[in-house]
Amino acid sequence: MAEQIQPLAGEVEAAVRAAMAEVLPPELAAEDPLVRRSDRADYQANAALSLARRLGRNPRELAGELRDKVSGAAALASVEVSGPGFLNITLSDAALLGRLAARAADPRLGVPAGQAGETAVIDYSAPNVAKEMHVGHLRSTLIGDALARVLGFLGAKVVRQNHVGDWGTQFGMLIQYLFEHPEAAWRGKEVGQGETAGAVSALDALYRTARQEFDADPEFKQRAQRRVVALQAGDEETVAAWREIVGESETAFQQIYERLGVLLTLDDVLGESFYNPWLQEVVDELREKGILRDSEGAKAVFFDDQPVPLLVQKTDGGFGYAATDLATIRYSIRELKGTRLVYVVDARQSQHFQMIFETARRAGWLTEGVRAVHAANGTINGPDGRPFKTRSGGTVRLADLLDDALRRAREVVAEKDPGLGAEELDAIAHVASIGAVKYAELSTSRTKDYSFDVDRMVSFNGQTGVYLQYTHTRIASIIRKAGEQGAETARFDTGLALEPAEHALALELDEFGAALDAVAETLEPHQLATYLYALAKAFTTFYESCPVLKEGVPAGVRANRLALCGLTRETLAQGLALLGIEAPDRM
RNA sequence: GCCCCCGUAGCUCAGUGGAUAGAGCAGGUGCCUUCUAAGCACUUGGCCGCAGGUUCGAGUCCUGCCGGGGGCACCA
Repeated sequence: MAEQIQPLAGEVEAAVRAAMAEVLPPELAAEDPLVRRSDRADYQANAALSLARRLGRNPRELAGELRDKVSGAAALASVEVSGPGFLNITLSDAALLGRLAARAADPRLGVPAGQAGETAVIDYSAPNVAKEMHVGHLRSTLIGDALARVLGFLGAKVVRQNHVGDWGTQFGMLIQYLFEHPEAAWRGKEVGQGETAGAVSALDALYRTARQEFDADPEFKQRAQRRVVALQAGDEETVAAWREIVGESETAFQQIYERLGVLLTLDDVLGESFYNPWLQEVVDELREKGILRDSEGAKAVFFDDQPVPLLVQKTDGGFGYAATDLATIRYSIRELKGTRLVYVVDARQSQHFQMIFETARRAGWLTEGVRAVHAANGTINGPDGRPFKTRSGGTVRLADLLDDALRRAREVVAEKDPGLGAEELDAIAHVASIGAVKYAELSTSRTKDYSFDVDRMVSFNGQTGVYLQYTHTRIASIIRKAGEQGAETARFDTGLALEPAEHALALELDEFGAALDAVAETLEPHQLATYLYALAKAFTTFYESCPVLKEGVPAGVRANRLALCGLTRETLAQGLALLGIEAPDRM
């Protein structure tokens, strides 16, 4: 049903390949034609330059021969030799329009399901129980979510994993403190929950108080350590308290996820405690396979290229996060049948993951058919270039950032459109503020460190989420008005000659699938963010120079322009949706 | 000391080995009785950290150096 529509770039490439097969000796005919977007034409093919060199021929002459063969291709309007031997290729309007008509008729916009057959296990967000989510959690959460959406759209089976930090010695401390201070208010129903998840706030504060006592009072420290043992032994009262704390935290995380419009649900939580029952088994399996070595009383895996071993079991017999991560990767492969494991985790963990992956390979879990990738994301820095801290030395709460963005958005919306009712104003401000935060996060490269600036993040001008949303509303407005005025039905007409702005927009529309493929390949959502901005720019240029509903536009041209509007709107909305950003009809 | 990442316009960032390195912000000049001005047009601003090398061609690949960040045994 869903038609597989090849982008015209593919057809250009095929045409050049065909020409190469005719012109070149067999051993060079299969080389990459090097087709790229160009600012001098729609595409340029650069192969002649390197090939001529290898043949000892003149590049322009070879390019000329290729041009003669390529020129016959139906989709091409012109092919010219330029500069030292580039082939400048321009698509015909008819071919573009035909392609767009096919895309418009397909609910998937003609994007092939290139990831069909893959099972992608995506590990992202991973907040810590009893602590607040802060801006540092934005990257993993939003990047992971965008990857989940894109890979899913491309046909992969996606398993989201939220590896929540819900286990460890700190819980002994916290639970013991709560038992000794039953008067401390921390539950959501006790402290009241506003937009900012009050319960976790209270828990976070409590955690710090408990930590202080832990550090200051050796007797409390002992009692806390006994409490850890009780928790691990499954003591009923202790486990009940732990469950309650975890539950309160997860509710708070869920509130943030819902506010952000992130796909994660409670079903996606596979926290550290989930893997607890298998840790011993994992260690036993590694030992049986001869991968573990005793080292200073601990059980460790050693590597030639790493200065330190991976500590799988501690001297005291306890398990650290290495054991948990090994249990996780084993589970993802054996039980979830993952073919692509994506860990969207801070870059500072990269050595750790190298060791985890290598250990998993030695254990025979990670085989040829499975790709494990640490999709490392850079650290969020402050204006001073160092890891971000507030003036008081703390981190910025995620909830506060979202409140801040929402407040600013309300001001802007109220100013732009004073006539709005309170409800609509709130709705638009919400969508704009979340869009701004998400686009700011997703429009830069995942790997690099990232400089945090609230003002820039919630900016509504320039290359921002709001610009894309605004473009969408402008299109929606045209289409709405077209309906009201009883204008022509949108229809692509392959017989029309396009204005430059129309041609450029059409070319951009045809590249949507390529942008998604790039995201799937590089695991970099900013490839899509950048594409969408280019698309919106192309539309705005069209909007400025090609009237749709105004007087004097011939009916056929109007129908064709309406079709361009329609496909742009759908592509923009779909692309934004894959970044987790809503596309409103009015703002 | 070893290892990883990063140095591109005043700031924040794009830039699959291809032509004259691009955006946004900030600065300057204009454009709203005309499909939403959250916009558009024009404009100022670059030894792509430095030095070698590979290549017909290097911001992009390799080596060295300089600068910044990070990681290096029982926290995660």
